[in-house]
Amino acid sequence: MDDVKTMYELPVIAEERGERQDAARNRERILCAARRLFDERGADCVTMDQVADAAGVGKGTLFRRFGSRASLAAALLSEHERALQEGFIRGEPPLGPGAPARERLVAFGEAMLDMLEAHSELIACADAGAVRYAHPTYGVHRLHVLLLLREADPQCDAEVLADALLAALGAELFVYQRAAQGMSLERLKAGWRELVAG
Amino acid sequence: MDDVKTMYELPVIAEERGERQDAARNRERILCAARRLFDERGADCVTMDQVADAAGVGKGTLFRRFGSRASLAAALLSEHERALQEGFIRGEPPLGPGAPARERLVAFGEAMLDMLEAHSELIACADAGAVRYAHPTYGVHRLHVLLLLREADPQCDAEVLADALLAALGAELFVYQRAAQGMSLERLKAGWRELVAG
DNA sequence: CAGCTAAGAGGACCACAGTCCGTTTACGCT
DNA sequence: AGCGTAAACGGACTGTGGTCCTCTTAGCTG
Repeated sequence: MDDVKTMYELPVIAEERGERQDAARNRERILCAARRLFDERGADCVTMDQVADAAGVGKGTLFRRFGSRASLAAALLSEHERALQEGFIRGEPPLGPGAPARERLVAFGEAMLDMLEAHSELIACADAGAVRYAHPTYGVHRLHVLLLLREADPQCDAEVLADALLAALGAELFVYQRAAQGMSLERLKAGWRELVAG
Repeated sequence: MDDVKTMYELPVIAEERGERQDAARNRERILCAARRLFDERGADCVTMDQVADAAGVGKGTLFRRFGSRASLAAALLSEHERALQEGFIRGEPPLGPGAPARERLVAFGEAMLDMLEAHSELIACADAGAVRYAHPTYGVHRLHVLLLLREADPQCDAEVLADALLAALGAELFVYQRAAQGMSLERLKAGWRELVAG
């Protein structure tokens, strides 16, 4: 019987990628609690202590798992981010490969703006301040825009322009334009199209 | 004799613009100490407590005068900022009025980049996060770029484009491009020119 | 089943920005 | 000069992100 048990249970344990069960359970608890609290009260009305309490874990555990507030927010966004990357790497044109570079650039910006519309608070939280540029996500977006720019105009300084374009898609700017300036999502998309046209 | 004293001293007091002498003295002390510490150690290695101590005032006084760390940094920059504004409002072309809008836009960006080169740390501190968009300085820059864009191309959505262009001149991005990416100031200026050309 | 050990847990603790409030003081008025 | 008061002072205090260090426990080994 022990052998049977072992045979059935070992794989279950093994598939946990070397993460201990309590660790995996706590990670889930934390993500759950964080998602709920952020949804309920808005991202910047929730403290890390509250997340830890709601998840029923200590603060140390929370920070051991996620490192920082920004990383926690990034973890909550990772599904959406993965979908976006999937879309522009392997998806259908015009976002994915197959369309002309300009059009893909337009589609990329529109997809980013859609994501901002849905999760601006969380994204602002994940990208707060200079952290944005340190995050690998930024590198991926940057590389994508870079290659499209090179394709569209081999003469241009694609690196500098990529940073400039991505700056226009920053979460803090988006919130300012949407909330303080009252600009519509459609208007921002149109603005992006104008920007890419140049 | 009393009358004479009064006659000589009143004007001196009056020219203080209603600010009490101790308040004025402490403002100077704080600005001095802050400038010195920021120069010596770099802006983000200096705490507000240290500034208060070095200035020989209490923390309460420091915050009563300047409201926040960002505002203190802004106060230290106000001379340079005033000079920049003077330059593009009343100065010589191509920065000031007289030159074609595109050229003024190029000159404005280059002036901003020069200022960033000289004070990026302090500017990053003053503009940290979403604060930038709340600051009246942003409004001034935005309006300037807005009017130039309208002049250069009356068809475009100048408001959205102004925000997009200014985003490319953000301090955090500048630091990333200069330090992490190792881009030269000249290269960034050339990038700005390309951006404005479109 | 007992024991070992590294990974994990958790809460006391720290640093720092920003606030509050009781005390002091500049300065106008008489 | 003496007084009254609004302004200014200063430091104790708070809230929060993040760290440290000790105790616990999952899960391997014999």
